[in-house]
Amino acid sequence: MAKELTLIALDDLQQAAECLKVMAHPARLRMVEILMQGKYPVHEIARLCELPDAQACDHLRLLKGHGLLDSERQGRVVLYRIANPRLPKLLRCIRSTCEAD
Amino acid sequence: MAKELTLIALDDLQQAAECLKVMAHPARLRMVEILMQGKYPVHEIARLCELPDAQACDHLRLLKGHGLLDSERQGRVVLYRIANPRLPKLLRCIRSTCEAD
DNA sequence: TTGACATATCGTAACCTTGCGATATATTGA
DNA sequence: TCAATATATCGCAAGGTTACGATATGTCAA
Repeated sequence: MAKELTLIALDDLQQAAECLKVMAHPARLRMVEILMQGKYPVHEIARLCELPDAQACDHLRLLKGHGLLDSERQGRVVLYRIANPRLPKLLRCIRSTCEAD
Repeated sequence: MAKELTLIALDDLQQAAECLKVMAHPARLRMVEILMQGKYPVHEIARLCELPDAQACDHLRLLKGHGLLDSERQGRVVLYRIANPRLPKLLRCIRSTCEAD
């Protein structure tokens, strides 16, 4: 059983694992879910996630830092939105996989 | 902007996050990738992942413990296989999402 | 300019994960 | 039974992640 397989490059796997680690938090999944419905300001996201604003900020920063979200200031508020268009599909895929555990 | 959204139950999000955390490791992604091609014994998986057998064992145990993999002993070796049929699709989805970062 | 609101950043302690080495268990054939 | 092979389990130290509270920065309207 020494046949060799064609495997994904380790770099790609590391990148994928990094991306998953960023998603692997209930609050952050919730944020992605919320932002699938449109742009929202931090305090609104925090409220929907039932988190203190500062914590929501931290999570949003992490997601943005990995290119999953983006943000734009509009006056006093900062609106976050999904930056990677494939994210919604991934979230749906995650749901259908994990629910069937 | 106080309209309410229909959100996924927190329990489901926690379960999904847990599942993602388990997948969020390059070696474990590699293992899923390998097992998408069939059943393999621990030492072979370890070799393909370039890991010591004991570490491969640990990772496999984690994946199995979360219902993602399953195993059967055949004589001296233990063959691991994918237990959740949706896993391959998830891995492909992850790849296409994360590559486009 | 000041106060109020919105967001961002940071330090810290508690907790979790990882890699590693040591050891234990299981199976087979000599 | 004994040695060899295969797998599993465990303890530990190092490093990473989290929630939390404190504080800083940015924006606007009075």
